[in-house]
Amino acid sequence: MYFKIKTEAEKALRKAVESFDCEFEEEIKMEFPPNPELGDLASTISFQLAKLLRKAPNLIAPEIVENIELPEIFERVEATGPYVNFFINHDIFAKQLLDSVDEDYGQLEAIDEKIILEHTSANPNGPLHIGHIRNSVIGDSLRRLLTKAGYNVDTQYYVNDMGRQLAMIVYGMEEHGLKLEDQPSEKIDHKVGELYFKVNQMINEDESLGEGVDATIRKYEGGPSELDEKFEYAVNSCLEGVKETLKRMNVKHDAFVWEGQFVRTGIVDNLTQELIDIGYARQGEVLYLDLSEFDIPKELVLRRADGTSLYSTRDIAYHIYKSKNCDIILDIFGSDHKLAARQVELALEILEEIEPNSDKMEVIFYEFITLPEGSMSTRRGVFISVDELMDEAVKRAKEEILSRRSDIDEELVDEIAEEIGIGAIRYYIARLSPEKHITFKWDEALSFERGCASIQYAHARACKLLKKAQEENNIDLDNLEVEETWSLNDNEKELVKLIAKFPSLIEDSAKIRRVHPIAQYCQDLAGAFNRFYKSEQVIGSDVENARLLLVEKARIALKNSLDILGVSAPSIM
RNA sequence: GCCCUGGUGGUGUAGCUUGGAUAACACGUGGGACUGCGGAUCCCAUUCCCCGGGUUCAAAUCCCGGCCAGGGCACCA
Repeated sequence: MYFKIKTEAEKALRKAVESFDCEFEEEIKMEFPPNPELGDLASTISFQLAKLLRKAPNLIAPEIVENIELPEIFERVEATGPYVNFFINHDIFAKQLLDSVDEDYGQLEAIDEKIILEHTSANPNGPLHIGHIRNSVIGDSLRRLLTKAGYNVDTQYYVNDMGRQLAMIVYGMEEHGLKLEDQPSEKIDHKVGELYFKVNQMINEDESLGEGVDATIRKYEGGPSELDEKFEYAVNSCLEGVKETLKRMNVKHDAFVWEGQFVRTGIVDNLTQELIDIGYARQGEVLYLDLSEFDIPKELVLRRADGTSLYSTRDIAYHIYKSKNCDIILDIFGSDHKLAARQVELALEILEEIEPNSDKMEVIFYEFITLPEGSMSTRRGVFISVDELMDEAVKRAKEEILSRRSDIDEELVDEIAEEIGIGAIRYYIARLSPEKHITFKWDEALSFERGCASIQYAHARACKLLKKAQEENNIDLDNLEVEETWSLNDNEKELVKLIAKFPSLIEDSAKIRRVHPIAQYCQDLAGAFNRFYKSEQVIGSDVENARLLLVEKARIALKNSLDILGVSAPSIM
């Protein structure tokens, strides 16, 4: 609805400006006024015109107002200083809004662009920890946001099945008799992590063992051998656990892409050869890529001295593959990957897979989540796993529910606790912009006070009210006529405006590839709903239909915005 | 050392791309409301743009120089 209002205001402004003697071609700037007394939509067009007309902005604004033909959706337009403020005719606006919101609200028109979104891609050498989960939450929320914005999104998890870390695990199993089933944890990915930790300890104590790992890598890359199924077994075991964790977090991937295929199919060799042919790859002690002309003084090693492949080279191959299959490559990486990502992008340019300086490859970098005592490490066995985090979150949520209600049965309590616990985690991460460093603290991450739970609560309240109207008063929500007498009060206006904002919020957030504005929106919307709910009687009021519809549409907006964050909206809690 | 991020009330953040009205949200703290549709509610108070220059009619926002914190600069991923 805001799209429409904005366009109408812009059109009217442009027409008004036509009567002035100047050529005004720029995009008209619009913004939201700081408070309702200054209207619902404002334009700073006077500032833009000031230079052209050689006139003070606060003199231009009244002239525009005088010349403007006001569209019906506005009640009036005023000049306040240099600003041109539009006031919505809320009675008309609200009715149009209530008509336009359906279950699909917020879904924008399809855009003919395919995005391959890579996220999580954690090494399969142990369970996901709370550092990885920031990647998943950002990635999965973005998947939901971009889909809602009309893009065709394909999400992929890049599986590092060929790295040194995996080789260490296989080496430990093959040469030192370590077995997954001997590890103490219950869950399979945790067992993998424990085994990996042990191999690390062994190598720390006796560095000569590293030679065995090298041999394992050489053999695995050398061609089909009995090692293949060992690697597959290790990777699949870990992935099995990781997938369980992701599922519980409401994170969905369309595909798991194994890096090994890029080596086996010869793509890595081909691209390496091509880089040599073009002249960017040089042979020193090892084969490396010279990127100094791009202001990267550090050479990128393409192959180990023993001929085996490296992560960076395989990643270039993967990105070539992605590039061939989509319009936009979108990666979610930790900020420690900044240099590597830039190198991959340059390699793609050199290989003419993407245009120089194109924006086909986009990377969202996020800063780390650290523990108060320092950074996490699978290798050192220092981390908080996502499984632990979820268990604790759900446990706390359950206690919270039990302390408030004794009237619902255990099974339902567990179900709701799950929704609240997982929601709290996702919300805690999604609400922050990615470049913000987080020091993890249990109480902050799992706070139910005014966090995600209060948003879910607003939704549950709406559901309860609607249910009551339907069951006790036999009201059919689908056939309600808004009363002619309905004239909106401030709480209603605020709620209507927020609901109306949703589609343009999706468009804007999708454009900047950020999900945290959605989190803020959820909170604002819940707040507006709670204020409305507190001050206005719905059932039994003389504008009952209008208000019931408003509750229903607020409920949808709340549910759909939470959905973008991967947070479920319980109807009872 | 070089490069990349961040620095906004007591705390955690949004706003910075594209400069514009009284800097937004939540927590905390202190007061208060409500016997109605669920109190995980609502209202009021409280307190902020790291420092120094510059550009501009106008700077949290742009530019330069500092300071502090995190990350990167592997034949790891």
